[in-house]
Amino acid sequence: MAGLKYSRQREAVLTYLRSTKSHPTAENVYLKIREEFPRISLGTVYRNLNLLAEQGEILRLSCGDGVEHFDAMVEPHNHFICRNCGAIIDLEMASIDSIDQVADENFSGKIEGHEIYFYGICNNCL
Amino acid sequence: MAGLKYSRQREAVLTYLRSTKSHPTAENVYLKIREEFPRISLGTVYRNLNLLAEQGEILRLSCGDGVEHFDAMVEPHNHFICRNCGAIIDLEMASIDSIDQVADENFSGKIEGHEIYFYGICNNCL
DNA sequence: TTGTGTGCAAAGATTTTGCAGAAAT
DNA sequence: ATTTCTGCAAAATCTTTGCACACAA
Repeated sequence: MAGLKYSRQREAVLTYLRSTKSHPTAENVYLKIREEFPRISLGTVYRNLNLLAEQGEILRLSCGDGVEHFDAMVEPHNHFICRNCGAIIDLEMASIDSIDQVADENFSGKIEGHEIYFYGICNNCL
Repeated sequence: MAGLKYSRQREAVLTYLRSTKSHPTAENVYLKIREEFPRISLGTVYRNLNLLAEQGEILRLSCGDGVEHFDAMVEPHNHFICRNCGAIIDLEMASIDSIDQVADENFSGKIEGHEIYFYGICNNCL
């Protein structure tokens, strides 16, 4: 029941996710890592993505296209999803953490954070 | 290529969704509707949920538990998701549509709307 | 009558898991 | 030596779809 052990595959997954802003799916990660580790399995990719998410090294995004996306940018930020092409784009915007307080006003539970998805048409599709 | 035809099954799905605040999954809907229509199939439930969502009669929620949830409350509102029990709860809070403008400031695409998920621990689990 | 909807079953897509061997500590 | 990790394949989930018949307009 000790901790994690190093693995090259896990490092490769994290390195790839940190190198891109494209919010890849498990399949995307698999195809990319396979360039360096041709024998890696999709199961290993899933296991490592889940481990990294548990460790807080990456975020899991559920944006409504039926597939999970992953993001190594763990600092608070928001996402835009293009209704036309499905692209997920990081938004650079003023922090609006105060909405947690606003939400708390008429709520009896404990609000710890939030996730915002903006929808519309991206620059490419316009 | 005409329009939709009436179906009792579809009406039952919509009626049920409008009667609850529990944000059911397709499986939940299926089990409920089966009380009245014992021979309804899960495929029919999915088809009707998809039709109703296309018509804008219901919303589809992807909250990160790997299953789609559905909500007949189509007026703009936000959701809270309990990290402990997974409950999805409607939040009654001041509208913050202005965040669309804030997001637009440094973004080149067109922002048409947003979806916010608050996370934390619900009253029941506290 | 003509098209749409349904039940059923099979298929598709995504993610998880059991196992034996490989790698890390 | 011991525990964790991996590849592989099978299984588990969730959702969609083809088809023949039923129902609505």
